[in-house]
Amino acid sequence: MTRIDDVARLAGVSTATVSRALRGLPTVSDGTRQRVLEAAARLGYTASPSASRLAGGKTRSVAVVVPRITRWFFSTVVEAAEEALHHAGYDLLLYNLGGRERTRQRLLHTTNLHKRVDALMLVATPLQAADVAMIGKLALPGITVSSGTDVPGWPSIRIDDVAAARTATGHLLALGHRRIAHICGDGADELAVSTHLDRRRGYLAALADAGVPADPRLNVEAEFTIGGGERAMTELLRREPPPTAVFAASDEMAMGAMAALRQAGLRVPQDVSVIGIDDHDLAGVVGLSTVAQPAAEQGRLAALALLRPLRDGTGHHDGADPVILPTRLVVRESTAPPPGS
Amino acid sequence: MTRIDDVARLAGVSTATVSRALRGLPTVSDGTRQRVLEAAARLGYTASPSASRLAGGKTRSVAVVVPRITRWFFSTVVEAAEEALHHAGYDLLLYNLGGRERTRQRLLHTTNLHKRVDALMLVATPLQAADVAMIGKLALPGITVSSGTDVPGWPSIRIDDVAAARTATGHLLALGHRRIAHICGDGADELAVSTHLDRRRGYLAALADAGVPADPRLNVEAEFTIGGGERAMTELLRREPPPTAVFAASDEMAMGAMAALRQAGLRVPQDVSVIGIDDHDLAGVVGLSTVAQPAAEQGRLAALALLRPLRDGTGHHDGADPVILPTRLVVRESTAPPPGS
DNA sequence: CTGAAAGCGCTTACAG
DNA sequence: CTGAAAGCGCTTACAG
Repeated sequence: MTRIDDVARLAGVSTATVSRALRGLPTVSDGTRQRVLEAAARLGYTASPSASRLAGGKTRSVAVVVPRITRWFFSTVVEAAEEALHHAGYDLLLYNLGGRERTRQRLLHTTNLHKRVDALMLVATPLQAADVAMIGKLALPGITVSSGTDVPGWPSIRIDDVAAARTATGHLLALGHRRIAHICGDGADELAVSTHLDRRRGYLAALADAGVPADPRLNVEAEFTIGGGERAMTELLRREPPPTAVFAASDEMAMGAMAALRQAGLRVPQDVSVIGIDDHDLAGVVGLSTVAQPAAEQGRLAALALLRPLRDGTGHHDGADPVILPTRLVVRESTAPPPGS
Repeated sequence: MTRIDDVARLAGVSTATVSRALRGLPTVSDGTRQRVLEAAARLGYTASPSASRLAGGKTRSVAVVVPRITRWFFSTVVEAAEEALHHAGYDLLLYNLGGRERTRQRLLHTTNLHKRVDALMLVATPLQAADVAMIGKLALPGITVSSGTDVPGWPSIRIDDVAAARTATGHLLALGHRRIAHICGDGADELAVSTHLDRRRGYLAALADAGVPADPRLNVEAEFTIGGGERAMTELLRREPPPTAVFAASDEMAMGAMAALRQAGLRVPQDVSVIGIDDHDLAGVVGLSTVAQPAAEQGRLAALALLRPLRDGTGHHDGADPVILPTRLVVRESTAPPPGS
């Protein structure tokens, strides 16, 4: 295990100079830097992260917290963030809450986190007041991605969930639907954050704009999963009269709804139209109409925003307004005018 | 930032004793341990990871390397591994190769990795001879998940890809199909490892067993993605006569094939049967028959196998045989007898 | 531009 | 069972 002393000896300089040269600090002459770089290369030397971290006080690591890495939105955000983080020389510690309430508490309440990472990226992570207070005490820079809990002083990246839901519902209205159901994210689902509230708000606003009265019996809560969408749709088919169209709060829920419809012997879109939000990789495969959101872009921008204060040394953000990325209606084959129109 | 000295002072013992008590070493009297734990709790103290790592020589971190976290299999493996790793108190550093050849080289060739983590989990990571040699020099314990490159001395967890492919193909043969195409993983695709070769081998073996001659024109290579399956199916529809059934090497490819068939105006399974491997979350939604493999179980077992030598201090494995997990045929609605039978 | 020395906050032999 | 002291391998003022 070659250490900094070995490089110093070979280059004929002090360890301090090796340290400076290797990190690209400006206060090293060109000739010296050359010799140090050559010596380091010859010995295959890289500084020990543990030692650098202890001495330097920076971990060059970022914690990324997601509800479930297996869902389309979260894995896409993480993939984009990972690339930006590693490109900048930062390690990415992954925390997958996995629906386990205990994990979240352990994560945020551990006094450990602030000795372990330089910054925190919370993706759709539900926070209670106590959590937010705890995060404040960590005194770490951070960013939140996706609607939901805000942390005072942290920037956030997201879409406009109300507008996206409005677009989806508006599309169904424009096709002539009047009995439009909504499969809403479950507030009891700790992974849902407040996204589901915003999307329901958009749904209700679109109905109101069109002068269509909202039927509360067409509003069903479900988990943000395929199974959740499936169960919700089964439930909705018991309503009298049943809806002619369904707006699901995510593509995964929408696909679950499509599965339930097929099992019930109903055709999409001839009998029932379905639309979601996301533009999941598989939306094209099942012909699902949706409102696309840029997941990778949210992950990339979040990582870059997080890195900025770390690199310029201020260590904190300038408290900018939330960045709102655009969404876009994608019409495929799951939406059509209502039967008999 | 409370340090170990603060705890020592409050508890009235030396820092060495605090260190021992907090880590649960046996050589501490019950009374002393009590006082130390209380002092630490009162001060909200946790040891600084950087300092522990430097002094102790262990990082309590594991690197998990996947080709693409956005794919079903990999995100499922990572989710299960994350839970096991964090449960044991280990950090998980995520490396997503993302199809970038440079990343893989940087990852493995960096002399950094062995100062950064205690162990390595390679999930379907393609390795060339030079990579394997480099890993040998890292002298880290590790494990490989999913078929593909083996590392000498490392255990591996996987399914029997040949058998799984045989099962899938056998199902189509039993239904009466004789013109069975295979959408094969692309060898040029660096993410494919050798999984695709094993699956093709199983396909060919099943045909041979049934006395059905293999038509090389029904064997198309594609990326392990939805788009890859889509393009391959489009290609296959140009064959004369076209296949009556398709075995795709993954569910994502199979779903891509289903999309291409729908776009070509063909019905599944009435015109063409489709089967995959995986049992992707969405396989049920699209009614895809498949050979299920236990992805989460592979991730969980891999993490546990990795932790074992780290905890008992030997730091290396006993070179056990590969663990082969069972697969299972799941028949849904995408497979049926050939047209006109 | 460069070096000597202190210090980062722990863990680990070594004694007792 | 416990402590004093050295040491892990860097970085950072401080001098020059």
